[in-house]
Amino acid sequence: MEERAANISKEMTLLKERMHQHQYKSTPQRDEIADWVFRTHEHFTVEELIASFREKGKKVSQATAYRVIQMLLDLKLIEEHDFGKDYKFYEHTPGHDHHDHIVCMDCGKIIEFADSSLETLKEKITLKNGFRMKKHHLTIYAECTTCPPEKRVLTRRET
Amino acid sequence: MEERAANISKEMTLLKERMHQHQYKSTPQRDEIADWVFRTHEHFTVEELIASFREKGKKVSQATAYRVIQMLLDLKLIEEHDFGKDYKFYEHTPGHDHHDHIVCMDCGKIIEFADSSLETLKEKITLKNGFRMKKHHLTIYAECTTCPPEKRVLTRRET
DNA sequence: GTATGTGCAAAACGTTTGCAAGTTC
DNA sequence: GAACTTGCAAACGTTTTGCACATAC
Repeated sequence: MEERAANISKEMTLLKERMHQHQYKSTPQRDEIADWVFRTHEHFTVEELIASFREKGKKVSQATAYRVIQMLLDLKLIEEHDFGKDYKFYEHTPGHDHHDHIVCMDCGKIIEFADSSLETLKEKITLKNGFRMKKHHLTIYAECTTCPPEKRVLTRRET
Repeated sequence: MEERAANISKEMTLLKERMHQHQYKSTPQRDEIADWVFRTHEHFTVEELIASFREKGKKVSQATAYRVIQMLLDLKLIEEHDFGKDYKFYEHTPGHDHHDHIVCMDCGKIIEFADSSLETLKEKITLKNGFRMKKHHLTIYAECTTCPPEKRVLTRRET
């Protein structure tokens, strides 16, 4: 929607680098899907990705969509989330540090937060239990006290 | 396996009360599945539940197993977890306070922990963001520093 | 006796895969 | 041109459902 060409370029450059490192060939489908992913500042599902292309009149086969998502996961350019729905949510990682999520049980709104004391505590607890932490997902299911004055159902970040 | 009749009775009594409150009829299938669930002190899948009955020579149809699990969720006697596998894990709640999980990425071991400062912090963060917390799942994916000297793959609690 | 629960087999769901044709390097 | 990627349709594994029969209250 908005003009953010410079920013996208940086992410696309990163994509190219990592694809090359991991010996993935460059194809129009991969580029277009990755570009959409980097431009999308909400948590999205593969179904939404496919629908978005269909609306624009572009064709992406389901198989390719899922395969490119797998590639982006492998390249650590996106993260996968399970918010208790029957499908998975994804979000791109370049330019975004670790954060956790609050999911509104009424309107489905997803908000992100980062808290350093929380991260310290997670690390401490993991070590105390004899583990080395690799990744961690905290999801808080809640009700927004102001729900539903706003219609935005997927809200990711302010940018 | 062990004798814990007194304990089970208490949980089965709770089951009967809640089934009555919610107008669920009492059936042998429901009782037997609930009994198994209360006796199972690991995180289990529906597939494991069915297999366990099959091994004992008892028959539980898949449809009934899934339906009873839905009932137990409705009665808030079990909790559902997604640990990144393609099937869901369940655990019974009576007698167990809220806790979070550490999943070993090497051996699959699942351990539980409870930390009051963590709970306080979650609550504080949720409020600060304008939400009322309903439920919350923190899962830490890690490697056990002592993995794998022990063979236990599913370890839930010490009882 | 009526509403509800069960079991079977079939459907549904999101996701993955085999394969022939097309593309990249 | 050898290896990889695509698209289709079919397969997948888990979970749900339609329906006829059985059971609970």
